[in-house]
Amino acid sequence: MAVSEVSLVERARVTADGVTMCPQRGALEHITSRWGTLVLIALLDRSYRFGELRREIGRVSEKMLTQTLQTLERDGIVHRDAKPVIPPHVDYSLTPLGREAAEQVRALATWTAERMTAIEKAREEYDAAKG
Amino acid sequence: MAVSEVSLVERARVTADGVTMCPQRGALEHITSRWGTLVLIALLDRSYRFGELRREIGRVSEKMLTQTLQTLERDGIVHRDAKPVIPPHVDYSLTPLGREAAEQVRALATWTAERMTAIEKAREEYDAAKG
DNA sequence: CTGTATCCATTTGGATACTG
DNA sequence: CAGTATCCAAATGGATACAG
Repeated sequence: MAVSEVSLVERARVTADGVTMCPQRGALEHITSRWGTLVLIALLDRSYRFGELRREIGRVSEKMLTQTLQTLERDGIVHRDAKPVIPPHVDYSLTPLGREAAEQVRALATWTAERMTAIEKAREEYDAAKG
Repeated sequence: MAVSEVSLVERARVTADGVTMCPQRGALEHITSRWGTLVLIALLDRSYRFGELRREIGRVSEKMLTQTLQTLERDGIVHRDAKPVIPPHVDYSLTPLGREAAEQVRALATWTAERMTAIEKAREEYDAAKG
């Protein structure tokens, strides 16, 4: 039995085009996605407005930030609070569920930062050995 | 200052085409990549040979598995042991560094599996509210 | 058996313009 | 301000064939 069916406890679904997919692979990928990780880490501090978050993360297009936030909102990770004023004012924050995820993501990011010296050393050795 | 410059302690580098990149974003993305997560979780159990790992993970092309393994090897996460026999026999395993990473990834995957009910409920509500 | 090389489909991502 | 829509470029991923 494959890893995706054991450790991730696959509950297979057959989609329209007959391809098998498991829903938690999706959720995990949303959380660990390129912008997902940065959004979660940012929101761990406080809530952010859309443009604010965009500046905070840096170099993310409106499109990608919108998409990331919508996906995480759909998964119940991020809470969206749109105030009915003009001009629009929308606050994004973590749900309790999201906070749990974000803390783990931050732990992984912190781990990576701490091990960066070792990782770069490994890369140099690999490249030197003409990898 | 942006998230990518705080929590991930950005140490900016300017690449050939003038784009700024930080090396740990790279490392983190290798670890949390689509196939990276599955490889790490599998290797947490025991070492695997190439084809064995491919069957274990399921539905991964040779190209992607090769690429994933090489990247993780370069980062010092995965150890590659090629025995000089014919036919070739190559074992992949986790380095001590890799084991640390893999355990965190597994924790995140386990968390996702445990919260899957809540996540799917959130998705249904979101979709029902015509998201 | 363990890869590499190539080609092609799909996906992702960004720039821009526009709406409520 | 907070998005949506569109178009296009680039990266990703898979299938296949082939090499050591």
